Amino acid sequence: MNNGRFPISLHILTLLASAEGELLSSDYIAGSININPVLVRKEISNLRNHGLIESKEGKNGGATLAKPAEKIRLSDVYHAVQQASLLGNSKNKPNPDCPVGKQINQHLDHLYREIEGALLHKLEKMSLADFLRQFA
Amino acid sequence: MNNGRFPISLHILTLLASAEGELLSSDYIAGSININPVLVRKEISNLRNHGLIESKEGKNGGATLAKPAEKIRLSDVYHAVQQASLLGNSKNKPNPDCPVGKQINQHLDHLYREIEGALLHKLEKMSLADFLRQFA
DNA sequence: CATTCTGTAATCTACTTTATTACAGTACAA
DNA sequence: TTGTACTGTAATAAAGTAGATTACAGAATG
Repeated sequence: MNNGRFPISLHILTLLASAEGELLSSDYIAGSININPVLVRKEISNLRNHGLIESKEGKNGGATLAKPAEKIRLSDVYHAVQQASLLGNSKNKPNPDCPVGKQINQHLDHLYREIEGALLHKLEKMSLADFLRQFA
Repeated sequence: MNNGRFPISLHILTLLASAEGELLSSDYIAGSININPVLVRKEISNLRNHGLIESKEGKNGGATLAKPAEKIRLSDVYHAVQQASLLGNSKNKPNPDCPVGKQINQHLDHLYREIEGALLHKLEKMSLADFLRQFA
């Protein structure tokens, strides 16, 4: 499932937002989150692919926001990170001979989409700038 | 994290609701979900502890709903099953010397609670009977 | 051209989930 | 009253996943 990635990505973005255009190195970021720098670079790579971050290689390189923190919604972060469904993929293949088993995945999917919609609605309303503003 | 349990529990409850008071055995249920019967019995045990299911031991034993499907909300299922936070527990201990790291878990927790609230709002409005009704 | 970074792959370790095995206890029915 | 069909639960094994680590090529800078 891998949803420890949402807090990691949000932590990275929060640091970048608080650094105001400065380039931060993966080592520095990893030191704040307290995880391995390679993981940070992987997340940065992902966030870059989603257009939220820019990064620069080489000496004095690092990462910075690709756009102002006001323009980054937490739903963008969610989309960048989310792989599996919210309440759990039943990767089970239910019994197709059972009238319930045969249909349940379809109805679960529908339920998940509805719930995810509600969640996204919340996340769309909060920007990275809003999130950062909470920090004293 | 363990959130494959939500679909399993909902599957169990849906089967019981469709069986209309009949006692279903863990083997039968496991056959529909296509998982191990012991897992089913564990989930049944959990759902029973949460007052959603009753079960009877011995020959011709099995499980049945503890109350009408109209009275079981999907939020009840969620509560019975949910252990960890929705968008991922950063079990990381962020660097307390970093102004962002020091506070981020607190703000993440707040965010999670808000989001979970939105999700529960959706789930409260749907009963097990509503869910079952979707099946043709 | 040495240094300091990123980017990325490969591997290892730890953890978590699920399956399996085992068996005691309970209810029913012949 | 005894065999059978169940539940309940613990213990262990196997499979899967996340995260850490190592390694190294390549880029930018001074």
